[in-house]
Amino acid sequence: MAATRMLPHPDAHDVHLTDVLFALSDPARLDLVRLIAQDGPQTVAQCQGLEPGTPKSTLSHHLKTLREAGVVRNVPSGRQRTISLRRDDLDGRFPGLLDAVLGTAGDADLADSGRGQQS
Amino acid sequence: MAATRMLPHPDAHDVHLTDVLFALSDPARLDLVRLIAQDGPQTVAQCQGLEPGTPKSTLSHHLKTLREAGVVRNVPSGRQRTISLRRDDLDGRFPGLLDAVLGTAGDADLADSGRGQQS
DNA sequence: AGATTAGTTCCAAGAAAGTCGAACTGTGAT
DNA sequence: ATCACAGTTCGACTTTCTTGGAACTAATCT
Repeated sequence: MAATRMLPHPDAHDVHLTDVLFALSDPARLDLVRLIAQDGPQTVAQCQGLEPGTPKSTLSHHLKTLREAGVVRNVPSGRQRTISLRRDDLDGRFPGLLDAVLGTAGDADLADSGRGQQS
Repeated sequence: MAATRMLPHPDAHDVHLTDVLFALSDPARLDLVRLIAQDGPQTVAQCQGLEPGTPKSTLSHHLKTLREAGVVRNVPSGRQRTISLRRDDLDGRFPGLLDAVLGTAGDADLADSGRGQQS
């Protein structure tokens, strides 16, 4: 069984919006996507750098969620893996979505644009 | 105690991207948002029409999630309530996000744009 | 071959969400 | 006042997610 190597990825047209939104709705995963979007493909070890204390299994789980949702591609390269953003696929299927999500600075702030109106 | 009337809404600058994404990541809630975006403000009873069998409490729960995330506004009008999309607030905070999400037909398909390529 | 490294998978426990009936509250009509 | 109506809230149950340790697998290095 030489198989744990190549992980399954959903075909582009099988990527569901709700799954993508869910995958991106977790702060840790959103940060991962931001990292990959900015700095390009990363190894898992490099992803670790985002939140140093996180156990490997937890990180791997988040990457799995992103991969199964079709957000990220996970490809073996040497004895490590390269995590890359499936930007073309996502843009093709949900135009503008990724840009809108990534366009937001860090979620926390970017406020201060003035008004503090409420209902 | 005259209070269960006016429900709490997050202030525009207190709306978090991850909460919005999460709120939209559920098929039922996404359908609700699509309905309101297309047909304008709706009463809860009108929202019921989307999935007729759904109990009131379940629908109310979804509306609560959307409201607390800042996606929807829930305002009493007579003895019913008007559910409306907080489009301005969302566009202000996450430009392009709502359009990208709503731009997608029905999630299920809209594929067929050709290629069936995979990794 | 054996040891190291890079990650995934397995499993269990705790936390959070979804679902829905029943009770509750405010509003309008009789 | 009383009754019906439109929705929300409460409480219990079930399911799914998250988290992290331990075991596992594949690839490289010596």
